[in-house]
Amino acid sequence: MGRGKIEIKRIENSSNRQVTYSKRKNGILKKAKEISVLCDAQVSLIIFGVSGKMHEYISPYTTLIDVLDRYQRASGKTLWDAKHENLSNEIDRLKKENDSMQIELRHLKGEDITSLNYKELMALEDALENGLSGVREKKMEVHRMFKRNVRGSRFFHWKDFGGAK
Amino acid sequence: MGRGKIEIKRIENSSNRQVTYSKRKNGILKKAKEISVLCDAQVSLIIFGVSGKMHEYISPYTTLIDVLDRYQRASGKTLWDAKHENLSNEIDRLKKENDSMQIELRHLKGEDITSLNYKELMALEDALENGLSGVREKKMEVHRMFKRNVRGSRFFHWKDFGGAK
DNA sequence: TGGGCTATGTATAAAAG
DNA sequence: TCTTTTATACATAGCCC
Repeated sequence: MGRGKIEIKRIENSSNRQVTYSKRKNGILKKAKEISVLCDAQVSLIIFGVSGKMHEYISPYTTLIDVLDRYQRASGKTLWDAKHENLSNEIDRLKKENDSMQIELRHLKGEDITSLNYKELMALEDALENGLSGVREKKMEVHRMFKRNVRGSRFFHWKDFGGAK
Repeated sequence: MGRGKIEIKRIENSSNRQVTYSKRKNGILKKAKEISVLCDAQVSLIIFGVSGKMHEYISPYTTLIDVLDRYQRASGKTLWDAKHENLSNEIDRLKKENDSMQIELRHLKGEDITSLNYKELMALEDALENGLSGVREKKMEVHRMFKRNVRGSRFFHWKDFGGAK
């Protein structure tokens, strides 16, 4: 429609795409309102543009939840349970990740190392020595900076040293 | 449109309403497809007619659940019940816990310590020294055990030393 | 209920501001 | 980039089958 016919495939020019999106979004929202008023239809329309901004229309006197409940009954698909399962899986994954980090942290702090064998202890020792040398190096660097920058210099800030003032 | 303009209010004649519903339903479904193809939009359209029959359109490469997830994030409204909200909260909590452990682990390994101040570096050094002394003590203990228990003793197992055999 | 058929109103692509 | 304009394509109300 309009000045020229276009074929229905992705609009490559992104500013054209944006303009078309904006216009058609308004158009389809209007159509959604019209059909629900004219024909007593229950409509739920949710649109995300490429920018991520959302637009929605839900028929009057109803809610998205109502529509989704009907959707589940009409389609036989379960939205809640599927969602529930996804969340549970995510939680399991996070908990496992958490546990292993927890253990690693404890080991690095010298806790709960009774069950470790000699090889593992050596690897742990290496990791700690590495960390320690990194930290000491950084400490010395900060210390050198402290000495170079007397208090009052505009490059000196107590907060860099953890001081209160 | 068509042979005469109509105003946007409920069509009282039920057979006209039904015909108009059927036509406009097809129209809006087509529009939904078009905008998602033309503009890369993510669209979810669910329609119930008076008869109760459902029609839907979801953009390709996505699912209603994905759209609803985005809807919740974008609108701040929660669709799933309290149970799901609890699960979501749990996920948030675990993610935060995860993040802070991640950071702590990195620090203990001497990574990402540029932003730490002197006080924090000292605390880190202490923690590392503690861990190291714990690990070394344990190592020596294992070593003493190794010397006491010659190979072949029924109390000796190579696995305790990380050996392959 | 569903599919043609137009005449007509709308939506909108492209251009212009 | 956004709005406005305009010519054109599209959607559809009313009608018939």
